[in-house]
Amino acid sequence: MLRTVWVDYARKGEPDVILVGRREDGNPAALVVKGFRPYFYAEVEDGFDPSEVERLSGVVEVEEVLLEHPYGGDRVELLRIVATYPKVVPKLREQVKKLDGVKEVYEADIPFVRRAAVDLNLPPASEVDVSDLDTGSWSGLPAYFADVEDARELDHRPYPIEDLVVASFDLEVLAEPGTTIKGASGPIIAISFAYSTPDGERRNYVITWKGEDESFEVDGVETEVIVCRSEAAALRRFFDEFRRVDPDVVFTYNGDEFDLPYLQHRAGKLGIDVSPLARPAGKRGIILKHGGGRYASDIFGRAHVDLYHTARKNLKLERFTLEEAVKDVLGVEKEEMELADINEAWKRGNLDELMRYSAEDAHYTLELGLELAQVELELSYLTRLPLPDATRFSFGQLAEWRAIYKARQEDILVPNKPTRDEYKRRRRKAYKGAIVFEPEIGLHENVVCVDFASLYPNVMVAHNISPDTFDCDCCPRVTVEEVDDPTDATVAPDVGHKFCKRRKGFFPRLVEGLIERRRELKRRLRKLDTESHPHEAKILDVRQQAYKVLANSYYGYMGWANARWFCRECAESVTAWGRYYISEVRRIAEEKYGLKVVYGDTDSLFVKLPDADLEETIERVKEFLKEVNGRLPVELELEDAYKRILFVTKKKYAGYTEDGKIVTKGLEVVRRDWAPIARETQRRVLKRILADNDPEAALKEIHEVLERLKSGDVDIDELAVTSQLTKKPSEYVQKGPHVRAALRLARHLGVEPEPGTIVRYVIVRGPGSVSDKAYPVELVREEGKEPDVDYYIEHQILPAVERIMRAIGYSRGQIVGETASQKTLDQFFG
DNA sequence: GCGGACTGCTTACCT
DNA sequence: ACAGGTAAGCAGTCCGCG
Repeated sequence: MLRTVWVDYARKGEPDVILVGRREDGNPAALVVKGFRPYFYAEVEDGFDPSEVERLSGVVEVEEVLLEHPYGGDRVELLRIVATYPKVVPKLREQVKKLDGVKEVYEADIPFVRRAAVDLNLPPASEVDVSDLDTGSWSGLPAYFADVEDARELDHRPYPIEDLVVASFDLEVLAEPGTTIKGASGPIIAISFAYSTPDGERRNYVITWKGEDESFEVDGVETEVIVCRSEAAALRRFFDEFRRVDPDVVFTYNGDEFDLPYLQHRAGKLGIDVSPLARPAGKRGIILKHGGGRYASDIFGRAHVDLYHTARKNLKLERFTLEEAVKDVLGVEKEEMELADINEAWKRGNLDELMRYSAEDAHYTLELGLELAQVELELSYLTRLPLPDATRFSFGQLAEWRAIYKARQEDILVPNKPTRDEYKRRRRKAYKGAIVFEPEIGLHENVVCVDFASLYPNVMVAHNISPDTFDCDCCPRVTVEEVDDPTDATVAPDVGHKFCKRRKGFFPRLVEGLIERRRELKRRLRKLDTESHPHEAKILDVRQQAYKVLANSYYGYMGWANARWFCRECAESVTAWGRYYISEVRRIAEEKYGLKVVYGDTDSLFVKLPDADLEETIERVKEFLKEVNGRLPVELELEDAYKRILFVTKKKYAGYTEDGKIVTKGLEVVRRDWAPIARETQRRVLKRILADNDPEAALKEIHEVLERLKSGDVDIDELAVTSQLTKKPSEYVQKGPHVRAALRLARHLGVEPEPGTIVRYVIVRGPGSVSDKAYPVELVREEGKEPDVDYYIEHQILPAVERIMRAIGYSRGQIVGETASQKTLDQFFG
């Protein structure tokens, strides 16, 4: 068995495909696939002479092939053009395109390594059975050799992350004025490094060049501080330790944009070779790539997994710092150290704190990786994308790569990406989405929520919605009016698009495959004794989630203007059937079961039975579910039962469930662009109303906060509003408070605010508009500003609580009234 | 000249 | 940077008003 983590190809000689990983016996090894060459397709006019292509330099072979058209219809005849080396493809593609009689070129933009993984059916991160292969060595690594046919026959499966040697590292840098990543003028003062092996070895190191050797524990793990004589010596020592540990997976937090490029540039400045990082040594240690404003950094022979991407995609956080991610995933409140404090600690020789902080960075990055990486491995396996790529890709791209892999398996031509103009054209036309029912505003008791399980994927499968089944030629034209039951039709209600009834489409096959595999994993999970096998259970659970995420991506994918398989009519039909089903079950609930629908959004309904308790309501709902689930191809499930629930507007509600938890959706409580003090007050008010059923206590909460605010007894953090820049400040038509605050901070730091920057700002006392008064938290004290208490009362606390109190029938006067009189009295006697 | 009504821009949420 | 639907704040303008 070889557990692979990395894939590349030989740049010298033949383009052998190389997979690097670790054998079961614990030793690193490579799998070398010989004889695979890059290729692409050309669509040509009748009578085109293939020898015109054959004589171009870099062409190995041209053959005629028949492939399924991605948008349906007859198979298409294409020329499959095989090239000598990956690097000749871009030029060759342009030459072929220009030939007379060539209509279009396909699949020429698929990078060779990804093409190989898809074509050879070799998941780049998987456990491969290499037992039947010839052995030898490659660049000093033990190696297994396969030709293209052998490779396609190899057995492979996903593996648990713990079966690899995993490590993490983090740099602390002295941020001297003018330090940039490229300039790398600030020295690296500490490198923390953590690792764990399949044998259970687990250690942390901090390598630095000031202070004394010491050791301590971080979170129960032995941590050694190694002091070297110089920065250069520290770097070399780090490389030594790294090579000794020889990790398969290297976790970082922001390593793509910071740690790896900085290490590369700084090592360059010091004249130190980073190639010892690579496996085998001597290859490129750090590979920096940048495209479209984004950076990616790889380490040859290992999988660099930057957990920042994983956090961004899988967690819902206010700020995506390591500390926030660690708190969310591991429940640990890790201390944060600011840049200035790091500088000061280093300069003053206050190293103890600094070393601990540094050690914790690597330690918790590793712990985070062990928690989060399994899902990335599964997605890499499902898409055949190299693991580091899979972590960086959006769900839309992952869905696309699963489709590319499946298309190759089924001899379907992969459509090209849209041109810029095509992209713009696609975006111009919007389409209708889901229905949101008008809520019955106010407090309700004994409400049950039911929802469709994976509505959109199931609609796609049930109605055969796919780019290749849309408007087929083989089925008769039917109009919406002729359809009496859309449940059993392939003509979408409302929009009237028609889908093939005879042949199952590519996307339904794709989605159904994912749904079925997921069902199988869930079945295995249910059978497993979770108590005695908690670890296996977790892996199965993570895997089933990966299938769900991918299956759920295809609806959005078809409506994505950048998608290769873009199909607006498909996306539009999915939502049309969705609207049909939710409206249909609403009608049945009301007409046949006397259930009153108090709210509903897309695939859910909140229902209540007048004058019934929760138990009776649940019983009635179950009868109702039984009927609809016998009649419809999509399954409606009981989601939750609420003792009390308050609807404020569409998309904003809070409920108190049967089992005592408070669920809050859309309200200020859950929005980061509201001040924590307003959110917290609203949370308390909701608890009083929902859990305690005591609106008067809610009023008291409000008055207490207002008093506290007026007395000035508030922390600046309680007032900080969090907001993200979505573009460069200059591109804003309207510069709102967050933009002005970001500009103020940027000017102070002497930098340019980048899109994606998250600012935290406070509204301070002074003249002008709200924006004029928005200051970043960092500068409030420095510039001697006072928070604008009136603003926080009128525009934060009161709107947040008023929405709740009004929904249960209180007027503004009743909410503030008492405080006002209280205040007058205070003034009289104060 | 002022303030409320209205519009457009913007963000972050829901499913 | 997978979709559309939605609320809501703020900036800026319009409009009525002796």
